[in-house]
Amino acid sequence: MSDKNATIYDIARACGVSPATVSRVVSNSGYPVSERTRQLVLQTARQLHYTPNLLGKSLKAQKSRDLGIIIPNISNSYYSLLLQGVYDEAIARGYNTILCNSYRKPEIEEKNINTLMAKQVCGILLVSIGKQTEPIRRAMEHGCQVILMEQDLNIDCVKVGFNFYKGAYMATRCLIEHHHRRIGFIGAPLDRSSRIRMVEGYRQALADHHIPEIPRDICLSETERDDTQIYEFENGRAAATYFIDMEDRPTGYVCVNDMTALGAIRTFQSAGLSVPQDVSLIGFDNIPYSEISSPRLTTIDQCTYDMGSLSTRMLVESIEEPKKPHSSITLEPTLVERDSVRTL
Amino acid sequence: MSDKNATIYDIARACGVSPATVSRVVSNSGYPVSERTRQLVLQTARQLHYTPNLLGKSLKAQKSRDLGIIIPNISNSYYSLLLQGVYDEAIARGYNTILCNSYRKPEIEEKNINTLMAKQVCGILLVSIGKQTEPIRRAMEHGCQVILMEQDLNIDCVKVGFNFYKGAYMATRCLIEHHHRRIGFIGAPLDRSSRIRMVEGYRQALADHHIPEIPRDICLSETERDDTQIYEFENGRAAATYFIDMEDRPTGYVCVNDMTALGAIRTFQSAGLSVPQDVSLIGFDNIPYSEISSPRLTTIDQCTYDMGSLSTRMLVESIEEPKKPHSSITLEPTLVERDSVRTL
DNA sequence: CTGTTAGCGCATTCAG
DNA sequence: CTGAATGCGCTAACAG
Repeated sequence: MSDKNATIYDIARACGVSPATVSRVVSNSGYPVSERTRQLVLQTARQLHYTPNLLGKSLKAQKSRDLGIIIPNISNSYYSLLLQGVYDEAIARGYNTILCNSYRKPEIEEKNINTLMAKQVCGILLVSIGKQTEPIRRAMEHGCQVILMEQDLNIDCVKVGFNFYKGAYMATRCLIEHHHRRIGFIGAPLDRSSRIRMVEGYRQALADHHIPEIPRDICLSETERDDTQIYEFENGRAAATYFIDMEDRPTGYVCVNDMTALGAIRTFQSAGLSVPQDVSLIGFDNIPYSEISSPRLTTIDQCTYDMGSLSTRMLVESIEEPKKPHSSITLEPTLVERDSVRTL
Repeated sequence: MSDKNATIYDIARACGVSPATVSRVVSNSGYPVSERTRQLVLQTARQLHYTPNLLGKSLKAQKSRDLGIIIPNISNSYYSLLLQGVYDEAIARGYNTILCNSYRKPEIEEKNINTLMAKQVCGILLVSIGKQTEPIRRAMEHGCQVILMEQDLNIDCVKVGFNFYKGAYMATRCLIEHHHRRIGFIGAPLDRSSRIRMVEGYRQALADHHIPEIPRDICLSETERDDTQIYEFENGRAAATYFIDMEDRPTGYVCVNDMTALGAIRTFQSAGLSVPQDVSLIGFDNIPYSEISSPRLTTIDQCTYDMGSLSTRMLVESIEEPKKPHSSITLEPTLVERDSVRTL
């Protein structure tokens, strides 16, 4: 067999027609070609196992059908669910996906953007962990559509956000409505807009219900080592240990995400405290695991998959209709009540 | 700013040199260029925010630095861990990754292969769910390196396998050594080599220890709906329900994967059976979650991440040294003893 | 050391 | 309806 891929020239030669004609047929251009030649070309193409070279095609067209997606880390199940949403929607609309992990490092995020630009992607979905807006701005100037997901940034582009403030507010209020009056917050470093907003929501809920805020009830892990689920779990463990040592500890806890909540729960349980009998916890994300843990986790749903598919739909639309103004959107949280919160 | 990306021609014009010179500098070709011009070109490139167009580059070179990876479904945490291994290793070696999900459909798997070929990837990592070898063969004929991961197929190419037979054997033997004499198997449809081998390993372990095989102790879920972790969990639930209804049920169970084991455990627990007091279970995969479940799951480690990175290393090596013969490898299982198996 | 040229595979003008 | 010619951005001969 041919060692190399067949090109339109090979087909043209085999059929005794011009490359132009072959191109018109195989690319489904709609350009008129006699039915006879069309069939001949199609058949020869099949015989030669012709696969169009997308590089040539994209180079000529000055654009590709590739979408880039930049996330912190794929092994985090939250992001893998987000990616699934992105991927499914992209495929459904005829686009391919090029994955980039930023590993939570702004330098790598910037490098990722450059790589994607070099590959001439027509759009980028970005969960940014930096504050840099320059690379994004440049990408947009070069005609690349960018959609910011999850994390907000001071730049004028389409954003698909999530109301973290309200989510944390709802979580806190949930505990309050179950008559908790001493509520802890188990969080992570406040290095991203989402987390800052969450603490604000927590505090506002407390204030609105005339519950005094106690600084030592907020426990933020100091460092973030890796991004696997296990580290978040460990953060939860550490926080629970902190609270277990506290004489008069809170009865309820709002956690920054589900894995952290699960780590805390397991640690409380190991210390002989029953959940939700002795302590109540509420998570954030609604990852698949939260439904199968024991107790099943009460949490805030972030419709992660939908966020991925919606972002992709919006990205594709803004690629295909660049002139039309495209507005941003903020997804709203839903409380998912399961078994980790008890009424006092 | 320029609406379009700057090219080497733009830089050449700005510097008053030829495009060839610019190319030689920016591509780090090692071709001699006077230090003066080199600096000038570099500086101008930076000013113009030059990003090389990889399409042109790859088209010219007749090859890219892209690797394709085809897996059933990214939202399965097993595959997302595998992908992380692949991705990390690829990046470390200067390759980009194009992700494809086959959604467990052979037709889509074939389409994925074609898409990757069209994008001129230089190698493909494939977790195949079909039996078709034709598309793979064609890819290889066109000079694309293919590495088969996890699932075996009747085709001559480099393979990175896992000893599923021995894994299941070890799992079964583990229960036997804990004095279990009635051992069930909780599985999935036998549509893939890995699963067939697992049942074989289970049966052989029984035979080797003179334990009679009881057909009704093998419970395979009939259909496979989706591939999210939750469905595997549900399969485990269904199997547990089946065994709970059985008068004289097995005391120990070998499960086809960890999520299935977790579903079964949860269901046994709901029925008032304690794990491992009343029933023992052993999983397969060693996904992160198996370490944090309660009880912590005894399981067979599949070194999933390493399988991803090793496969990628082998792929890159066979791309960079095509003449050298490259041999396949089979990874061996390790038993991870935790808390879900009790000695009778 | 530098420049000119050609061609990778494709789609698209413009002639016929 | 069909074909010849051009250029997308880049690199690799080949000349100078």
